[in-house]
Amino acid sequence: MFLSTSHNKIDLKCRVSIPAAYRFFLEKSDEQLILFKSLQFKCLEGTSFSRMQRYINAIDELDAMSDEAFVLRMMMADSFETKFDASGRIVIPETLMNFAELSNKAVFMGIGQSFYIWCPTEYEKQYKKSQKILEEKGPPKLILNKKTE
Amino acid sequence: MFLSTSHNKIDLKCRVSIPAAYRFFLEKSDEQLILFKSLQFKCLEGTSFSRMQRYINAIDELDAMSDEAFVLRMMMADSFETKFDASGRIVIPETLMNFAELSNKAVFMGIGQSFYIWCPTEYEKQYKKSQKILEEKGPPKLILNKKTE
DNA sequence: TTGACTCCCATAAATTCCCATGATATCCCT
DNA sequence: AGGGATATCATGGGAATTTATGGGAGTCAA
Repeated sequence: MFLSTSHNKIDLKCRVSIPAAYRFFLEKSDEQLILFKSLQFKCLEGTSFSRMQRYINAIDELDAMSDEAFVLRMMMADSFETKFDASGRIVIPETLMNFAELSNKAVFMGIGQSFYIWCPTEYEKQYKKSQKILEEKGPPKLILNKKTE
Repeated sequence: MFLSTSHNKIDLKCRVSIPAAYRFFLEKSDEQLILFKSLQFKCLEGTSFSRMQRYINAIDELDAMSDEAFVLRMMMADSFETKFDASGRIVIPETLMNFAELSNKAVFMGIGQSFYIWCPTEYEKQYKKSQKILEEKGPPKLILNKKTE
């Protein structure tokens, strides 16, 4: 699982250390790391290769001309297979740096099956937003034992 | 898998470098690269030989006299088996250059099981279109229902 | 012999690999 | 529990390799 948050530095070669805990999770399950543009936020998302594979397979099952297939194909085009160097860093591709407006700091935010990479200001913004929603609406009702149809 | 996007140059001999990541994927699985005219867009599509084989088999499943079978057979006729030179380039056949209106730049766009080759202007157009769909309709339901099996 | 295509070599830029360091956390022994 | 030794993590920088690309020599066919 990808959990917890950490603030790491991006150097001039666009390298960042992947938090050790995330790395262990990937290495243990012998998975490649895929980075892509989030479809919902101005941030990057990281996940395992096999999880990404599910979306790839889904493309074949959709009508090739549908809007959904269109968006999914674009998502693949904006995805990168990355691998760590000996000290656990990856290089963030330039297009992804630009998309998430990253420069020299990255906030890693684990959300279970995947994690986000934010630029610090955007992260702050989203964090505050979530706090505000929590205050106004109270904690969300969770159904933990949902049956998987 | 074919992922990520890259902009490569086409030289006077119609040679282009296949992005290294694509090459590795093909070499690792010991596959030939097949190039053909996209049935949906004004671009070329590249895929592995074994995936092309699946298209061929699909034809047999169709009514041999149907329009669909007819179109698919035509597609086969416009398909080329290509191989890289020592530095990872292929030569794009003239008919394919013309079809996709390629001249001196090619945009490689990985979409999972295959990849597209666009001329830059057409690529821009398609990319913007996908952004627009995403804005208007939001992410595909598939993405939102992240089942955590 | 001319044109088209393939193979081979050259190179600049980008990328990856490798080693070094400081900071922090962990262990271990008394 | 103290405190030093040891591992681990995040980070920096330079060397070595790879990638993308250009150009030329050799080859084959008409």
